[in-house]
Amino acid sequence: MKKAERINQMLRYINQKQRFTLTDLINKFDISKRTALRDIEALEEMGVPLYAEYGRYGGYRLVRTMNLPPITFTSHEVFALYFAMQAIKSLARSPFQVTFQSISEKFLESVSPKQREQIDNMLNRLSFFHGNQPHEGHFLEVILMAAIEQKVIRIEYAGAKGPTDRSIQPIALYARKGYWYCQAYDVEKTAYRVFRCDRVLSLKDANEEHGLDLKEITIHNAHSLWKPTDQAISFSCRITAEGAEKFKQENYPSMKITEKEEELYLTGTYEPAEINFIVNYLAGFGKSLSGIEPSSLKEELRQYYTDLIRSLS
Amino acid sequence: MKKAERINQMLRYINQKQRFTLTDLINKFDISKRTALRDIEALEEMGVPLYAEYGRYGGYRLVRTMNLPPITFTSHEVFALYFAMQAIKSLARSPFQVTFQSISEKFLESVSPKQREQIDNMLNRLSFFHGNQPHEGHFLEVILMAAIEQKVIRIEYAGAKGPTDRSIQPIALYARKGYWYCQAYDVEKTAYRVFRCDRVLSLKDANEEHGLDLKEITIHNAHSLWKPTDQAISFSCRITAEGAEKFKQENYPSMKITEKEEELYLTGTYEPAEINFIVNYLAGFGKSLSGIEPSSLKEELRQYYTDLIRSLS
DNA sequence: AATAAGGTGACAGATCATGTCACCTATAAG
DNA sequence: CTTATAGGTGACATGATCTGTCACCTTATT
Repeated sequence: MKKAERINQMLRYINQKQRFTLTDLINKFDISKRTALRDIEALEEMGVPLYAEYGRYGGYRLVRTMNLPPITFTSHEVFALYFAMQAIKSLARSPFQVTFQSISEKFLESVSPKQREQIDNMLNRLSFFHGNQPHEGHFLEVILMAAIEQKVIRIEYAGAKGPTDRSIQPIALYARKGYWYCQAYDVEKTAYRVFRCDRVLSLKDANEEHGLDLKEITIHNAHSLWKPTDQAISFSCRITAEGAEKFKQENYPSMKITEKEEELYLTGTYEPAEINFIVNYLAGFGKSLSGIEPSSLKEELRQYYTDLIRSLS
Repeated sequence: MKKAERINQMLRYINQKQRFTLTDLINKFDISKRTALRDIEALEEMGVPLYAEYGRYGGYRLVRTMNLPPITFTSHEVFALYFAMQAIKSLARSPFQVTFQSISEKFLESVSPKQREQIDNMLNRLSFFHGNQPHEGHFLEVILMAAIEQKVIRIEYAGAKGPTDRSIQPIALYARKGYWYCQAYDVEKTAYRVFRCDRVLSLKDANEEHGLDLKEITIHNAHSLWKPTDQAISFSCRITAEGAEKFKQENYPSMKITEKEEELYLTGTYEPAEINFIVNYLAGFGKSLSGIEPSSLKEELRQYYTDLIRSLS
């Protein structure tokens, strides 16, 4: 095998192993010790940050910050990646904001002027979001890392009743309607909560506190942690197919759609304090809902509509 | 300069030029003709698809499908790209669906097992969309190319009143609420229209027809093409700050928010046929609206609310 | 002290890369 | 039909680079 190709494979090998010895290389690539050493020298000259450990049980370690082995793309693939980046970028302050800038430059460097023009053109003709998404989320990257590493963090949060200090263990982050939300376990309230990231005023590590084991809890099932309080009120109503469609687009863990005797039902619970929110939300379904229970909720809705009629004149 | 490095630079050079001659290489890299030829041989062995043209004014051409010069990333960057891809992927049938699969494999190949685990973990904890976005868009890639190249296409479209055949010139594509939409110029109606891509039943090139020059029209200003018909009815109402916020999240080119004397106003037009749609849309703003004009619209809204109240019991 | 890991220097032989030169093929312009 | 310009081949000598071997050194663990 020629040297160039061998070095290339070595790059991949090293990156995958993170830790290796000379004998590993000697066996893997069928070369002499001297050549293995010379190859390592070559890699280091190329900028691969290797650290050697002497003595028994020694070996080489790859330092974390390294560049991965080069990847080749077709122009079609660069198109797709570039678009994906732009789509994410447009949501202000994605957790990766800074990074995309440098990737963008790398892509544009390697692309021919004509292709570059096509890319520009595509960005003018393709969008993920119809309008602008102006809201910033703070500390997104830190919160994400806390979620991945299952750490507890201490935040100052601007709630409805003024700022409060909370210890939370983030579970997942998601974007919705231009805001970033953080699903988390509230250590003090011992309950699942959702926070809006732009309302996080400050953030620090809560080193001492040990988090729960939430390995099994992911963004796909975090809602299962949601538990109504004792005061929660159950509700139920029939819903049309169009209503169910709308529900899919905007829904909350406290509600679900079920089918019974060929009819669709929207059921769930709400906290007494949330009455205004729920009435507003249900009103959004308009004529898609019927047979609303309990009657107190129906009464609130009626009141809501009546108020609206009054405010019209 | 060593051969390996020279070949690498050549890759970039060729990709940028698309078209070059032997003498170009000889001068650029200061090598003999024989070496230049040998280098080209090496490139071709590496899979670079070069096409040679003999005779006077000949030279080499790069065939389009080629791989771009390799790009190196940090693991942080791969994280970001991987996430961007996943985010786009989750919107069923993005225009680039097939491509992402192969990119994904390339990334995972070059990443260490530990980093791979972190990536998996991240995907479980980070999402752009709260729910699933199940709706497919057909022909997205073809429509996008038509938009980029300003070509007219002929589609069969499932409209409200059954399928129709139309000639359209796509302007831009955007995703919203789980659907892909296509802004386009309708050649027969000589007007700007928006189509839902999943309702495009079939599609073919309309070669003969020449499109308008829409170079200046992009996704950012396409709505300027929107013109109300003669029957359109103007409306106007006051809107609260919260209402304006909601408007930003879901709006239509036929409406806009203006400020007058420290008050916000929502103004616009609607077609008589759209009355149900507009009433539904305005009802979604609930108490954020007041002083609705014309009174016929106000009356429709009142009727809408009254019907809702009646349907409650 | 023994062992197992990385590290150096020297050298010969093998392999590879390069430039030169002579000569061939294909195409376009005049 | 000639000339100019483009790519393309084969042969060969020279020099550069790569490789394996061998002797010997340093560092850390047991």
